[in-house]
Amino acid sequence: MLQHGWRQKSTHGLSRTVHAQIFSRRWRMLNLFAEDEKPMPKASDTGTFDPQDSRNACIGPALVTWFLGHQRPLPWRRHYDPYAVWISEIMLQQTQMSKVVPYFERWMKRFPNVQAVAEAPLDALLQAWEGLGYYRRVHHLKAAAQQIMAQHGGKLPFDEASLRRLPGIGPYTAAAVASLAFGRPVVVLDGNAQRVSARLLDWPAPVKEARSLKVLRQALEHWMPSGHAREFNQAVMELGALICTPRNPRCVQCPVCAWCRAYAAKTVASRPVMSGRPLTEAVTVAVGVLCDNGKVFIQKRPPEGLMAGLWEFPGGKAQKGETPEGALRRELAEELGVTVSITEKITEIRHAITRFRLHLHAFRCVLNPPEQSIRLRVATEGRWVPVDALDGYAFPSANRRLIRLLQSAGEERR
DNA sequence: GAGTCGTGGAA
DNA sequence: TTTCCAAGACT
Repeated sequence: MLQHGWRQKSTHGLSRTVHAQIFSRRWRMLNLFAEDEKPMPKASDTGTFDPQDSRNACIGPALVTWFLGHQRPLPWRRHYDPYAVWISEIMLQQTQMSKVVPYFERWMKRFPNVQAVAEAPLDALLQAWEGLGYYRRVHHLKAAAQQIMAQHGGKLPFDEASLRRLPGIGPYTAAAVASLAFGRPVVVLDGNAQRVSARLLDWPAPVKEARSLKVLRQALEHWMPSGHAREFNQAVMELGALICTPRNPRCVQCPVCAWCRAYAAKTVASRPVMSGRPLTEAVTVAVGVLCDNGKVFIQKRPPEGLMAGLWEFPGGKAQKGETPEGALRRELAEELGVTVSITEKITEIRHAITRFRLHLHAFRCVLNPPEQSIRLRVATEGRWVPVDALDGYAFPSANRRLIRLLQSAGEERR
């Protein structure tokens, strides 16, 4: 149960003396800096961050205090082991907490350290990742692990710049690992931090613009109590995930709503200002379950691009005016160099991926004539596999749904 | 700066 | 049913 931590406690978790030191020092620094600049305009007029605003003093300590009392118990929050923090942050990229936790537990059991990732076959890593999406993260993870073994003696580097050089670690993840695992005084600026800070400032411009990000970062840096980067950064993100949500934020439970400009201006619902999203597109796809002697044919996708390195059933998009059956025949001729007979419509599956809404038509089919050799055109590898053995390969989510159907149909037959 | 790259829960 | 979008990185 979430509560009003800051209202119930008469003092913060940090002492008032510490607060006074923190903020007097920060203000002095900002004042010194400001002497060379033009006078700071009022934030409400121009949409700039005003470090002199009295509301700033309370925000950081209130967030940290709230986090210490309301944080969710997560596996990597026990010891903040750098390897565990790294893995969790990669998994959490564009992926919700509830989905990540079970994957994280399984991953840590199977790959307990950097060396295990560096030495594992890519297929094993992809299988552990199946269903999480953004599979390029796995390729980067393995490359980064090998780099850490070679250049850092198997230990994560502790400074932002070194972390940033590792594949798959960008500005956010470098700051997250540096602050959460190593206590470095850097702010994270993920989607949560952008939303929370944009609301606290009632920021009127699109948050993704470079100009906005610069100001939001400046505000967060000002709010962060020195020596508490780990707690502050997680507090901002935890608040964004639990309270300051994109839709229907729970302002009555928010520990900083007293100092929130959007709340005061009743503009919370229209903050942050988001730029337009790309339009979605409907696509019809034909998928072939090519059967021969109790086995089915699967192929491995190229190491770059969509679903890189995952296995799949052959098939592809239907062109305009083309039936799913026609598309399947054409695709199998193009991808495998064979002609087939379609023996059965298995199912239809609707599935969304990136900006496409897929309508998959799955067919059972056989080679006709039977004696043909498959020549792969796009895939890097092809195999004939018993349906029950498909669990040993990493498939995209829609393919996996089809496999479950095949397996349950096979069981009924027995 | 704008596209690409997954998935599924929530409204 | 459709739309939104989550602890981003890379090109």
